[in-house]
Amino acid sequence: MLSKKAKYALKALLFLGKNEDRGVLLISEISAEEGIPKKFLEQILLELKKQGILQSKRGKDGGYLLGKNPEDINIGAVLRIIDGPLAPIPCVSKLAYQRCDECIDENTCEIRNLFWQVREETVKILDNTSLKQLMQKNIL
Amino acid sequence: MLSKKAKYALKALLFLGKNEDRGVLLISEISAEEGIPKKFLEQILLELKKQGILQSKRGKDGGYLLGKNPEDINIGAVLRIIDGPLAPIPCVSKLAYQRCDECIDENTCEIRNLFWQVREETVKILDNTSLKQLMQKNIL
DNA sequence: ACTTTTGTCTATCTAATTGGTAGAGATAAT
DNA sequence: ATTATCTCTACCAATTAGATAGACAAAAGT
Repeated sequence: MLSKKAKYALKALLFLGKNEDRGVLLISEISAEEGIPKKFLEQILLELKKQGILQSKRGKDGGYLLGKNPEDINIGAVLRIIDGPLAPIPCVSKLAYQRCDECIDENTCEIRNLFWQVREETVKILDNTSLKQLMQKNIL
Repeated sequence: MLSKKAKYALKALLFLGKNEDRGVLLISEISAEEGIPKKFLEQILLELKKQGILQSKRGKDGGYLLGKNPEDINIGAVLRIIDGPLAPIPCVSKLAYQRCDECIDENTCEIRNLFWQVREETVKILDNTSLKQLMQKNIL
């Protein structure tokens, strides 16, 4: 399940992407325009900044802007920053793999083999979508 | 994310499926064999029974067994019973659709259009897998 | 009838997570 | 200095996850 936090993150990124020409944008503007609680959004943007997705300018006339080109911002990566692993179960995660402690043999675990497929398809979509592509998904 | 409850449900179903010839099985046997807390498993099995996935026999010599043939038990349906909707966000759910209250136009919502795809792929896998097929996923 | 063995039901509990708020601090422009 | 802004840390309430407890109901064997 996509958390509200992640949804807010994507909304903020989309807003920043669409207004890239305007330079830095205020947290309060993004918050107001996208209907995201301001203090909550602050935390989200800060996290994305720390991970290099965004850049910021402090003090008067400060604000946020994208940290790289929209085509270089990967949606899968963003979701991992905010919500953690994309895999539906840790034993099929590539970047955050964790063995199930009860598992005797992973290779014959039916549940693992099923969710492996799910993970593959999910990751295929999300890791192959850039912010730029996401922005274009509003065109029908 | 797959909950432990759902994982337990699938393990129990797999166990029941593999031992179908033995008639009813005790909750305590399933619990012990699969390492699932017994009282927690009781709740899970009861829920699956109420939804017609399992059958039970009360009293002495009682126990649980599959409610239909393994090929007729759908994994997507089981997961919906235990964990709720498969969709990563309510506005792309077919069976548990819920509009986002802030959404102006769903058709042009980039986030929705992205997760629509994710939902499609997930559902395609899970709704097209029967318990029988799942049981066979241990063969490499 | 009684006893034993089972599933059934409802209530409760704890810890973690989610979604959000508060407020002091740092920094930059004027 | 003052003001506008991001930064950081702490906190909090509600919900959910993951269980546990115990009384109750039914069926079998005696």
